[in-house]
Amino acid sequence: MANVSIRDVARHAGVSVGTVSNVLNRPDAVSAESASRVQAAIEALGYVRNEAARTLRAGVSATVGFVVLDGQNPFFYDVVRGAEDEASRHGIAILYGATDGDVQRERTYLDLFEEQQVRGLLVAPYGDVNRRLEQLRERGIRSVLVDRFSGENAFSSVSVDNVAGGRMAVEHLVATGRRRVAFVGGPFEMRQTTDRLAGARVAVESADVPVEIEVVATSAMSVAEGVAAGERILRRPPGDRPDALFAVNDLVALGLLQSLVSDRRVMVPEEIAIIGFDDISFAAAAAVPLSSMRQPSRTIGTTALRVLLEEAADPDLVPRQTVFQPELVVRRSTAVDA
Amino acid sequence: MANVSIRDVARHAGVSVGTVSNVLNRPDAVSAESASRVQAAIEALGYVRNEAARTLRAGVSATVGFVVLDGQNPFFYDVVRGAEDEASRHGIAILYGATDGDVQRERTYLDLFEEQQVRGLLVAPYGDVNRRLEQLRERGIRSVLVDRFSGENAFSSVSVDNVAGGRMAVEHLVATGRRRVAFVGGPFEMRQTTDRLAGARVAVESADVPVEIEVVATSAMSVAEGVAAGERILRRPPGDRPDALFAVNDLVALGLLQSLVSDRRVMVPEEIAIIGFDDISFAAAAAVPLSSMRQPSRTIGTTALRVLLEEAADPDLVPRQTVFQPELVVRRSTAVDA
DNA sequence: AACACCGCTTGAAACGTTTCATGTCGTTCA
DNA sequence: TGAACGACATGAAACGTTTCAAGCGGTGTT
Repeated sequence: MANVSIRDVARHAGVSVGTVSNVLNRPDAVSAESASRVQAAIEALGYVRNEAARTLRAGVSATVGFVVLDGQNPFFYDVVRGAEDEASRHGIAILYGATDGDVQRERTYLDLFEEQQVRGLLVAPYGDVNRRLEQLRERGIRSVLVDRFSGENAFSSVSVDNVAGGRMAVEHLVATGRRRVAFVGGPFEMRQTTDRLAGARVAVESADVPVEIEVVATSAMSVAEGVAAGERILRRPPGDRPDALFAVNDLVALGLLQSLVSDRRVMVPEEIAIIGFDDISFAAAAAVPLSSMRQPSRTIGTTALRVLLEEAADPDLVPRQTVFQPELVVRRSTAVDA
Repeated sequence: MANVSIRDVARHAGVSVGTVSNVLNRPDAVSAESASRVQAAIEALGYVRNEAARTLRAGVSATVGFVVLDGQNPFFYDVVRGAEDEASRHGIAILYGATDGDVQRERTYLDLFEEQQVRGLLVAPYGDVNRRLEQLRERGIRSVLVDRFSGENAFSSVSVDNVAGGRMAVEHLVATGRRRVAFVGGPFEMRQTTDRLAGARVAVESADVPVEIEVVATSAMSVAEGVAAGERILRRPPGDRPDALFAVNDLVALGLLQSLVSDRRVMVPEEIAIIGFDDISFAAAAAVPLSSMRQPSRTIGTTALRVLLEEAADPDLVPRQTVFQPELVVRRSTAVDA
């Protein structure tokens, strides 16, 4: 229960509090003699820095808030993990909040984090939080959007080129002989959905051969929705089914896969090929290992945090959009000869 | 950039700072008249409480640290989510740190969280952190162990009865006709592993029929290790293989499943049944839906947080161990007639 | 010899909150 | 009428840190 302050350390070392603070924060402004005495005192007393006082004085804390839309998607765990890596390199802790699409919850977290004087926010948004984020910026709290391109250049963002990803996915399907593609995903309010579909359409239109594309809409990006979509497709007569499915993300793709292969109703990839998006670790672990468009998830996290810290340090920096290219990972679910 | 303080609010409302503070913290000690004037001023100025100052004054912050061992396991996301639910009910934010088995990292987070004056710690530990946690308790920071029973009654803990879970899993396998069971898991330094195996042994010994049990050790609880273990089993001649696998958790089980069913080498469950532990959402979504021992993961999270807050509020409370019972969830991977 | 400068130390002020002893009314009761 | 009390309001003190103007020797320059 011993709460040791900088003052106690100073007394024990026979120096002033200013000197102790300098040892901690600007070691070169202090003599070696003082430094070692202070260090010894710190050891002896078990001094631990009080971040609250430091924050109060500085007006900003050593924390960053991370508001995650979809706490069920392993993709975001990797992003968070990447952010953590970079954060701990700077002695910064992460305040974590999963909203699972609950707009009220999203607001609650933003309020909470503002009170905590966070240095900035990483936001993988669901609802339209732009207004609130703008308000926060006026009050000195910067935000970086994660996994969502910020069109209006209002905020920095770190994301992947979803249009290119959609194009590459469908190009791959076409190159492996598929001619009837279905895009499975939703909701269409989400930019990820529309961008990936737009890319798919580009691939279809620029193909050398005639390719059909249809849309099978889901109301969420979840395994359950994938299963439901799969059942709907299976209800159609075999001749009327697509020969390839491009899912908006891996959760949906895994759901599709499960419904197609269960009871051996459809051979994957022989009859229907499936490709997903994100390349979460479970994609490789599926019964039929899943082809996917890999996002550099961890890098997205580290980059987002780095951008955020840079902007927090220099408020004059203009927002910048960082866009990574996705990478095609081919596995059994789209194997050409299987 | 307007940083509005309680003082500004007081001036604007024509009252003292003490009154403003009272409006915020003990509304009944203040006249309706003052209260409404203060509320109006808060609205007008856009006042946001400064948690740092509050923390400095109180000596403890409105945050709780959550140190998670295995950031790859979806099980923990649910636990975290449960903790979040309870936390936001109390206006508390969660500082999140995934260590992925890195002991150094575990230490770093504990240091960071101590500096943040967290109200307490939820710890799903890997290394032997007991000493450090004891030190923290002496300094007034309580910890609650999550997913790990604290034998020595040194700390409170919230976990599941792993022995019972192991027993129930193997009883189920025996009841569905299996006679050669392999326990697949590790490392054996982890209590989860040894407890679940111990339960499995109990089931074997108390069975009415002769049942064999063997151990296939893995070096981690990951999908990759599950795949590797599966390959090892497949290398044995068919007559020398177990007819049922009890995996230490679902990640390992999914790995086993993948290696067994890929290329149609083994029929699951006809030739070999598989059961996992945790019942993560991907268990149901596997190609052969996976039977599993369900943990009440979200409840574990909310309970752990509640226990932690109670202990933080009353330092005299003695540690208590909360143990939930796991629940058998039967799916195709152990179906009796398939 | 006078001066400027450098390296280092010092201690007070300030950050925004909560708490608490003190004060000021107005009401009730004897 | 005076005393006692209750309901609020007040403002200073304290929490632990960082910063910064000021000070102090000692060294180098002119």
